[in-house]
Amino acid sequence: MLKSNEDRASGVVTSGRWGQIYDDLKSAILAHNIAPGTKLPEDELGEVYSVSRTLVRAALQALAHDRLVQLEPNRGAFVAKPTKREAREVFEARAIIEPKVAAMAAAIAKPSDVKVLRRHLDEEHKAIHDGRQGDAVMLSARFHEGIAEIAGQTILTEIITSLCSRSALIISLYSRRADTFCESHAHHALVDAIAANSELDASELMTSHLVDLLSGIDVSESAGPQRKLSEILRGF
Amino acid sequence: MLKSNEDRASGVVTSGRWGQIYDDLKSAILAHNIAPGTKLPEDELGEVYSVSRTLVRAALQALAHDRLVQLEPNRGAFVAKPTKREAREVFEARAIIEPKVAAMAAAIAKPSDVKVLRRHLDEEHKAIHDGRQGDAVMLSARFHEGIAEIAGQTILTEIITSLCSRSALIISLYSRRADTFCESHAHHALVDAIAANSELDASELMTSHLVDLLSGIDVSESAGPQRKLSEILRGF
DNA sequence: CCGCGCAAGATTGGATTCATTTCTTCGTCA
DNA sequence: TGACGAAGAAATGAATCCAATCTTGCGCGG
Repeated sequence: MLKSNEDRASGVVTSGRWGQIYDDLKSAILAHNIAPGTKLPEDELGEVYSVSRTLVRAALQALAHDRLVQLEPNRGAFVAKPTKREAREVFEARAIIEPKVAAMAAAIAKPSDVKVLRRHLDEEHKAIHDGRQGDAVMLSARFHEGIAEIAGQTILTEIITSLCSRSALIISLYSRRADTFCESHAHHALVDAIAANSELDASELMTSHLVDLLSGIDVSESAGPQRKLSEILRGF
Repeated sequence: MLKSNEDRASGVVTSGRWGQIYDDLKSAILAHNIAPGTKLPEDELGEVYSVSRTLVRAALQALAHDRLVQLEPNRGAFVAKPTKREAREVFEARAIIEPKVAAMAAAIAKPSDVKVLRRHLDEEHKAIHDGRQGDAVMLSARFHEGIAEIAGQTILTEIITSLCSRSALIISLYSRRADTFCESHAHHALVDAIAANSELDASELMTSHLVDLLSGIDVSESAGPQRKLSEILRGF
């Protein structure tokens, strides 16, 4: 299992030791080891990690803030099930933000930065080759984060990290193609553009890459999963 | 005091009744009623709101995730003091995101949407006229949120809301001009562009508006406030 | 007089306990 | 037989309690 690096990126997890539970749950969710909609009972998690519900609740609250779990009052925590609208909006947001960030990164990327990216790419390729889809999704996300880091934008990095996390959930829910994450040649082209310091290419490649990702998602507006049954069955 | 509308925007505060504490503290921080760096002791807040520290801790954790308070292990919670780098990055992020969102809003704005914006503007103007600076800052933020809402982008709205919150903190720390928030004519021009459905104007006006805001902030890299005293005084 | 060390107080971190709500199951009645 | 309802079980919401850490102030020694 890949270790999460969220604590480094977010900086929020500074206090207490619920950060471990947070990271662990997050990894499990992003790697698709826990299906969306799954209930996350506090007792059970406390048992698993040998801690009281207090820490579990803290971790769940943090995950809820990341929109990776949904807290329902008096009912508990569930792995989030993004609606199709949310799915579309996540990628629209990324399409607005990431091309600009990629351009910034391309503008100031040093050879050492490019090296780091290529190392990411290798790991990603290996994960795909080994059939570890969960790791592949997470590494893909980390690749996008890496670009934002090169751009020197910690805040935008956090935003992109969050959007990538939600993207992982979305892919696990709505992916049509099994290879939604296998488009590593797009990543390769991006690295080349960044290495060549060509802002325009980086921007456009990122845009088309995101469009391509979205095209692998079924976002047709078929009777949102969020509609209550009582609403749907009103006509009977 | 203006009532916060964060619960509506975020949707995270669905469970428990710590949302009230969260909203209240957030309003106080954004309205500059609590200075950055102020310690927020759990006991004291629990006393104020007549709840146990449990709920206070939950609220503080949520605020920490918003980067409005900083949690230091075994030391407690403090109102966040954004560094100048953070300040710059917040506005750089806004400069990347908001012009595009403004263009989207302009593309699809209906007259009713424009009406809502103008009502916002009136309130903002009144607050400025009455000298209620805190309310003015919050209303200014809500104006920006309103544009994102018109664009129909809930996720980008959340992101912008968060960035505006942090901007409020930044302004209270680094504002040079007392009128950093008084540039309501910029908001007026933006509304006009949106009303005219001219995407380009909206985008450019938003960009220049943000540049103007940033110009009112002192972001010179003078010995960052984050440098440890031991580091600064090493030479003695 | 100043600096160092130690102890008491205060504050946070986390677990436990109690209260409230919801879910499940079983029984009754139509 | 199926539906309604109540009682018990289980899970969450919140307060309280205990442990660990930090801060503060006093005393001691240099």
